[in-house]
Amino acid sequence: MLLNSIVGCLGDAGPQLSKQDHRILDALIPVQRSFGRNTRVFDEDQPSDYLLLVERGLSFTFRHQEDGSRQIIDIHFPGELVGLDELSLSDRLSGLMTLTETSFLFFRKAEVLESCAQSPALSEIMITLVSRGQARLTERMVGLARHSARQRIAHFLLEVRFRVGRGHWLRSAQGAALSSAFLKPEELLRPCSVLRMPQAVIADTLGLSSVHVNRVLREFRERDLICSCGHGISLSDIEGLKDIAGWEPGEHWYGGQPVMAIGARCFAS
Amino acid sequence: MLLNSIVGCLGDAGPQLSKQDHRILDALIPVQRSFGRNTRVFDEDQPSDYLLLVERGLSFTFRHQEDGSRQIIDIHFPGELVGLDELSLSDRLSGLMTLTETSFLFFRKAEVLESCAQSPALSEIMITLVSRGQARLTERMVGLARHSARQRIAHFLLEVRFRVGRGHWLRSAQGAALSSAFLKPEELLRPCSVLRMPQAVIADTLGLSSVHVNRVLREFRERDLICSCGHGISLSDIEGLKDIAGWEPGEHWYGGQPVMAIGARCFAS
DNA sequence: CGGAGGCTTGAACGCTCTCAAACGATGTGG
DNA sequence: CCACATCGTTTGAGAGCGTTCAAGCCTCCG
Repeated sequence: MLLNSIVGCLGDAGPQLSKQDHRILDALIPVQRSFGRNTRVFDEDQPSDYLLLVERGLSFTFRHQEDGSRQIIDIHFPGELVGLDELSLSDRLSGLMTLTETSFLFFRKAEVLESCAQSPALSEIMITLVSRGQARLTERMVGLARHSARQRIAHFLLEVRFRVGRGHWLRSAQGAALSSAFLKPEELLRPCSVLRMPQAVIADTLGLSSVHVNRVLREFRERDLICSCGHGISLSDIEGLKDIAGWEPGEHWYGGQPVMAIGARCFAS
Repeated sequence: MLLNSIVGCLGDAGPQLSKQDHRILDALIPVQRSFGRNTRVFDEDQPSDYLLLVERGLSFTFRHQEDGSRQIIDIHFPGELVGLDELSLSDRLSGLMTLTETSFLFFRKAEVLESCAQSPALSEIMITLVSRGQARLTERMVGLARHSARQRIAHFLLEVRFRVGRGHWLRSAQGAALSSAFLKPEELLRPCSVLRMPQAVIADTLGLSSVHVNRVLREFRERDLICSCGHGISLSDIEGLKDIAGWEPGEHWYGGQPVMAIGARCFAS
């Protein structure tokens, strides 16, 4: 299971895994747990013992500020790993909350590290994953520091569409993982998918107020960049959004694989 | 040399290294190179083949935006590693530039990864370092998204003081690494050290304009939180600055070691 | 059908930016 | 040793973007 996720994240870019590596990974037995929507999975400052793999559903990690506001650090899509940044810390840095009904596979951090210690290839993969997470965070940081609300929102819409798309390799195994709440099944693979997500979540992710997010979305709608279907958002002018976001597709690669997009650039998750 | 840095970064928190591990590390022969002040070491999008250890001097990684502005991603102090976030990428994500005269030890990424593959303990250390870097970036991101200019600047001043302090373990071996330009030698260990750094650098690090940085610094000066000695800044009311920054000292630990501070929290680098 | 939560919109405030100009320190060449 | 050039700092004025507060509306769900 962990293996599937790694394969999904790295594509053909990672090192070759031997049969022995596969055996080591198979020995990692996760616990599966599901949570209803808008449910707290972890609070901040709890002990951090597990690495989570998202099986289906959407969730996000967040941090509360002293003034009561909330900063969402990242949104997690099926097939992605949660908790890599806390791999070496004994306490959680961030809370984890679900948006939709979500099921995770819980891997013991200690066991994962133990497995890595047994195999250079697995170590390399783990280093790659963590290091790539850092690259993604860097993009996000630059975006927050230097982009206007319009740019951030345009980019966010494109990014979500991209990451949802990356999750599709999971679909055959997992069913329509996202469709339940965020994507209509028939739209899942169409270029202009429909996205449903509270505007407050977008605001907390981008460091904006939900009022302003709303205003910018209205402007996008008036300029026919997006259109709304009920409370959902559908992207109608992808190129126009890319112009606004300053999107530079596929400028960075690793081992020939096109990659994850955050900030102005793209990276694998 | 790499070993020294790791020891400095992790304190007693890391795994025990065997003699074999030490031999592996000793086999890593770095190339030493020095650069004058305000010199480009790397540009963005160049091939990324090396991991750098700062021997002495100050430098920073940055990214240029389409509009010509510059975002500084991190400032590097003696004893810190540069390039961990690019460990798994073939091209550099950010440029590297010196502030003062700086000397680095260049380690080949491929060789470092190779060494890790030979030793579980080294792998664990590398994962720890990268993972901790991510934690620090997260803090920085939250700060940029949710803190006012005043908070960011107060925090920046405290953070620099803290990180300079952490560099002191290098001093006996390396001499007064920082004193040449940023700290007067006699102030190096005093609680209120003097910092010299162009305001434009502070601005580009915090996502502000240098004009506004100047204004806030003036306000701090008028409130006797800091005082200036020529172009240098000296912190005169640490507690006052902590109040403004929302500094929560030592809330997070790893293996019993007090750690690095960015954002409202503290982490080892 | 009623309530609750999220979305929408308006108005006013304030933080930070941009532009612009003067000042000061530092270093260089005559 | 002085004159000058250069770069960073300082300060003011004005504009813009995003926020807060507040109210009304729409949708979905029980």
